Amino acid sequence: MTKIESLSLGTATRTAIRNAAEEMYATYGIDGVTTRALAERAKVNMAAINYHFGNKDNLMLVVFRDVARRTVQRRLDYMARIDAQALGEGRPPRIEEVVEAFVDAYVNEDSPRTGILLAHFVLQHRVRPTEWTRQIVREELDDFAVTYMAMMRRAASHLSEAEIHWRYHLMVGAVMMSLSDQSEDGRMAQLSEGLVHPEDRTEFRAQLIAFLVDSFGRGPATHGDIKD
Amino acid sequence: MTKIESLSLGTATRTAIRNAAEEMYATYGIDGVTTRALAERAKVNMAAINYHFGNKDNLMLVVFRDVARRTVQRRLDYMARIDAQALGEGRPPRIEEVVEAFVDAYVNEDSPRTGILLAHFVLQHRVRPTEWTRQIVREELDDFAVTYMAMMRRAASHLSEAEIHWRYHLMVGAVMMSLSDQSEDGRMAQLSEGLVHPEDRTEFRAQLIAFLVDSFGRGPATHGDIKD
DNA sequence: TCATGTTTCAAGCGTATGTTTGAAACAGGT
DNA sequence: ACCTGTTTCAAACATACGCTTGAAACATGA
Repeated sequence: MTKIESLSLGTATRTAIRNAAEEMYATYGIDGVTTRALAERAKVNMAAINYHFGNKDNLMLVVFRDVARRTVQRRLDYMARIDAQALGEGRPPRIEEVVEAFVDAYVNEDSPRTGILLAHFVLQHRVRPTEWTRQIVREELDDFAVTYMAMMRRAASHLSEAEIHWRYHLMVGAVMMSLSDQSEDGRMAQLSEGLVHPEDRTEFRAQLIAFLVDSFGRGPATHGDIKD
Repeated sequence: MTKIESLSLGTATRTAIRNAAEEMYATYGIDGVTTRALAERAKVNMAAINYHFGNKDNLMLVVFRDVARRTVQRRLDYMARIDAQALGEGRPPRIEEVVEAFVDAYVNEDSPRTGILLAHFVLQHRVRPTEWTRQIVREELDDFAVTYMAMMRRAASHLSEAEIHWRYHLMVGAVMMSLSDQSEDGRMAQLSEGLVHPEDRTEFRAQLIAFLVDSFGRGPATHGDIKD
């Protein structure tokens, strides 16, 4: 392959490895993917993985850093749109809008794998933080969290800054855990005995947003808020 | 050791292993504990672990089944008290009470390790479900979930059964994730730059309950609240 | 004293897994 | 034709880990 390709998109083998890695991480979990199985799935020799990515941890780093970047970028775009509109109407952003900005990156149709992948990453970081997970959190996620909380603060002005912190982190927890139980044979689907369909993305989105909007409270009764 | 001891509490070695296992699971995560390290911490020979528990998975099963049982029992007791009181006053249970019944087992002072342990278990089951995690969920947790949702339904009568399912599962997610970030050097503590103190159990309890109560909504304006 | 169950001890077994190696083939650009 | 970077291939290496083994010591109750 030419130098240009190898610097921009990488060679065909390299992308084959990355794609297979994304698929397998989403399916089997991060720890559930061995070098050998990955090589087989990507129809690539094991040595190629180390040739391109050095080692396993670095492959995870590259894959999940990309997932994190895509997600954050998408959220920031959404937030910019909200901000522009709110500014135009001379009002603060609405809680519902801010919540949607957080959730949209997971539940939209174009990138169905992004949500489950980021959920796996966050859960992995919680269960077993390592250097590469810390690096992604530090370099890709922390800044966004601060920015996001600032906007939520404007939307939920009845909450103190400390409360915003608590609720943001609780929100992240709820969202990440729910993303890891989206399948038809997941826990919620089984317990509800068919009443609930986590795999229905429209319902998922609606229920998730309803929960989160409520969770930030409506503030004092003077608000005359819109809910539901 | 006598037969009685080995059947009831187990021998000293057996309990030493269990205690060390609980400590280490809470500290290093479930996957982060090797047989060798555990034997060293318990000041016990490796062979003793297999002698008493058969294999590693079975040790995890025994330890976490006990954690699950303790937690569920505590919640059921709490719920019984609520129910008696509400019945005496001729009213349905309050959302706040029902939420407290769920949370209390984690944030009280007597068993500071229970919360983090159950959180580790649930996260482990999500990241990497195995036979022993499934067994605990099936035999110790599923029944409780149904019972609990039934009570929550009575408290939050403005929500449909499907909505109760969604919000219960989202609640579990939020609680479990928050429990895994309780330390002073956790993510929330760092991001807030000292504003928030996750290790303060009183604050933790208050913020968690406030979030959860709000998350189940206030329903129609029957609670002396605004319209909607 | 004997029998039974418990525990230590150190060594080793089997296996899964991440990684490396070196030779060879391949492709594209100069 | 030559160079360089890419990829395959099969084998092996190193290591960590769960688990086993067999003998010996220990404890306790019958």
